[in-house]
Amino acid sequence: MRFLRAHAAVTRQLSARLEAAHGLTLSDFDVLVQLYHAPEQALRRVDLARTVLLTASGITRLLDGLQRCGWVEKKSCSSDARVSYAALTAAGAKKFEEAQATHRADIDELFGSNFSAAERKQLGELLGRLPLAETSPACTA
Amino acid sequence: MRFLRAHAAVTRQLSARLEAAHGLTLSDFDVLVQLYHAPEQALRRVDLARTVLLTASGITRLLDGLQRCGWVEKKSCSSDARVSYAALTAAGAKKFEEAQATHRADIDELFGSNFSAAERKQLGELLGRLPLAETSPACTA
DNA sequence: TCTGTATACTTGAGCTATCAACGATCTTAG
DNA sequence: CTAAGATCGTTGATAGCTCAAGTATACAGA
Repeated sequence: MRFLRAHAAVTRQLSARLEAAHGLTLSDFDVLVQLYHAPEQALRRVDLARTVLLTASGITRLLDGLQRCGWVEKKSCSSDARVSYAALTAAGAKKFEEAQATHRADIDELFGSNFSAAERKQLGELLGRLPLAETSPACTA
Repeated sequence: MRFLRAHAAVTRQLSARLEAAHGLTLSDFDVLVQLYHAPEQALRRVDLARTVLLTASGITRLLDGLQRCGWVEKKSCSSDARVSYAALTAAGAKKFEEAQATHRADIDELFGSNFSAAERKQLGELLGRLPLAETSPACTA
């Protein structure tokens, strides 16, 4: 119960602020994070889906939006015509850096004020132990 | 990050099973929990919205479904014509008891196998400290 | 009493994500 | 080489929720 409540409250907060400040969804931001830290700042759409825990179709539509904004572009793969990469543009990288700053602050405000460093660590460790994508549809392998 | 990932994975799991076994959403279940334990097994729609962290309109639509299934019925308030109560029917209470059994098992499987009792307690305590509905739209008071 | 404001709930439009079904491409076995 | 099967991605239909706006009721003050 607490887990669900906590999530509902936290995501509502964070996504509202992210939305207000930068016009981004939490999912949008999540995708930008992944791309930003990926080699070449590009990822296959399937892999992206797996890591942000969305469906393939979810990714398609989410990227549609980011592409329209010019933050991400689609690149094809020379060795496999099925795959296409989502690559961060310069504008996208810049956008992410801006958003990251305020988002971090939002997170600090929410978590930092309620937990000590040790507690944050503990919380992270515990949550990390959950069976993540084990049987999620994103991981049918 | 871990928090968001953990939530996505956990809710996906739990709601899939709840859906498969009983045709219930996690939110549906959440509402049934609240009603089941409420005095008279009835609650005002507004209060229900507040406790399950949904909007008023969300509750209206969710209850529509539960009412169609005959698990909840609408009751008016004699002292204030604006309010209506959502009241659990006998069928609804039965449905909840059935669902609760398997849902508990699902939760135990997910959490019990990854955490000791002490860790579960610790996790609950930490999550409970988050600023819940503080500024959520459900709590404009 | 009448007027303004707050509260309870519903409805219409829109968003995000899902599932199911599809076309396209790669891979492997015969 | 071809047929079978897997994988990548998109699209149509749909679910669940939100916000904004609207209706109805309650209540407090001039």
